[in-house]
Amino acid sequence: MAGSRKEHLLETALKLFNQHGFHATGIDRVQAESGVSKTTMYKYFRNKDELIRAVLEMRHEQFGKWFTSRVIKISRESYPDHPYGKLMSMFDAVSEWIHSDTFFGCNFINASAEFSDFQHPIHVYAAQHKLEWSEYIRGCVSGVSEAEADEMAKEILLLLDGAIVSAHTTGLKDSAERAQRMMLLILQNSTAEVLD
Amino acid sequence: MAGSRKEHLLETALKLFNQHGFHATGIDRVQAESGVSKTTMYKYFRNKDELIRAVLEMRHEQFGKWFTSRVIKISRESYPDHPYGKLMSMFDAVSEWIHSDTFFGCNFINASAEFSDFQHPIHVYAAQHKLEWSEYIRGCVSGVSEAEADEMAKEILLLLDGAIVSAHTTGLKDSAERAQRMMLLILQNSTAEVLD
DNA sequence: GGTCAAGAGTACAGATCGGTACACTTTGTG
DNA sequence: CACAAAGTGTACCGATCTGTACTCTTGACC
Repeated sequence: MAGSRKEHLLETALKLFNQHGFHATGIDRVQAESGVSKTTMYKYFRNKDELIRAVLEMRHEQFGKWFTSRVIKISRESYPDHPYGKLMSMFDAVSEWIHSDTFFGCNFINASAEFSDFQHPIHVYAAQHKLEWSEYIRGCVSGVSEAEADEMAKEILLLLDGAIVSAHTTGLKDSAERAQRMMLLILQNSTAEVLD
Repeated sequence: MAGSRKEHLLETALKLFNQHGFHATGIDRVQAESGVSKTTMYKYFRNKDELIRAVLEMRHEQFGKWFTSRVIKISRESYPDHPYGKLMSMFDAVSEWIHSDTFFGCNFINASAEFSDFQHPIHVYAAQHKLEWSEYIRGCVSGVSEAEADEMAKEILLLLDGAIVSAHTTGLKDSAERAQRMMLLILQNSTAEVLD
């Protein structure tokens, strides 16, 4: 298969970028550990930045599918009649992620940390990723005005990001549960009706 | 002065690390922009990791002094009779920081993103930094049990970190105000009495 | 079986990396 | 003035970095 080779390369790169960061991971090491020859690598991606970009795009897709499907399943199983079931489930899913052995924080937060310049295309892409998640969250909120839904989505994203960062830097693995409790308190004080 | 040379070196290194990250900033560039000769640099710090560590230690001191003094002043000026004056002021101070032109996110979050390995001394130091801030916040909470105060401090730190990361990755500069509103809602639902 | 694209393997270029060696200069002090 | 500490300037080391060139091999398809 043609795709699987490329995918395997991207998977390997993602793993290495996660473990050692983007700058600290050399092209040679990606080549060596993926088994894909350097010639082929540079046929797929013109340079390292394009590889990083492609890795983030794959991660965006991959994480998106995993997360949204987990949210649906957890929502059905754990919060069948809960008014904020989907929103609650997001924190459960993040908690699962945090407790997994492949947790190295959020790739996009890490990327914007390494490519700190706001103008850098990779930083811009990371911002766009967060924007898309904000819109996804927004889609799980209803019964309030547009402006209110936007605001609530930003609040919940802030809680999720806070939980992820907290878990990554300090190693506190219960931060998703903490953020979940906070969200619940906030929702109970809003007039929102929320889809489950 | 002996100290000022070292300080100037550390300040220059901090600026470069902020703008371009730790790995992407070469020793040569720190040398060139600081004006301090390489020989002297390596007399102060045995290697790059020690330089990074020293930069973070300086930043810890520097930010700590700035932040705590801002909190005291803002608390007095803006929340003279507010029950949660100090806690409120923390978010105002972070907002000021976010709006400044020297905002590149939290150095310690960024450091733990680049030195992703939990065992790495720099990651450990970043975690310790967060722990100390958690204790500072805890010192601004009273009227609740020890366990409850610990939990509240962790919650507030999560909100602050979430605001900082959100502002850095997406460029949303109003995230501190958002986090502040969330904290207020949470405090109003707790039984805490808080020192101002 | 012949053809041709895709990939492997590798050598290498040019730059930069962290770090060292060493000779020279400045500066403070008795 | 003498002397020692501290700092400068620079050349250089070996390693590693991104990226390119070129040959050899494999395998699919006609």
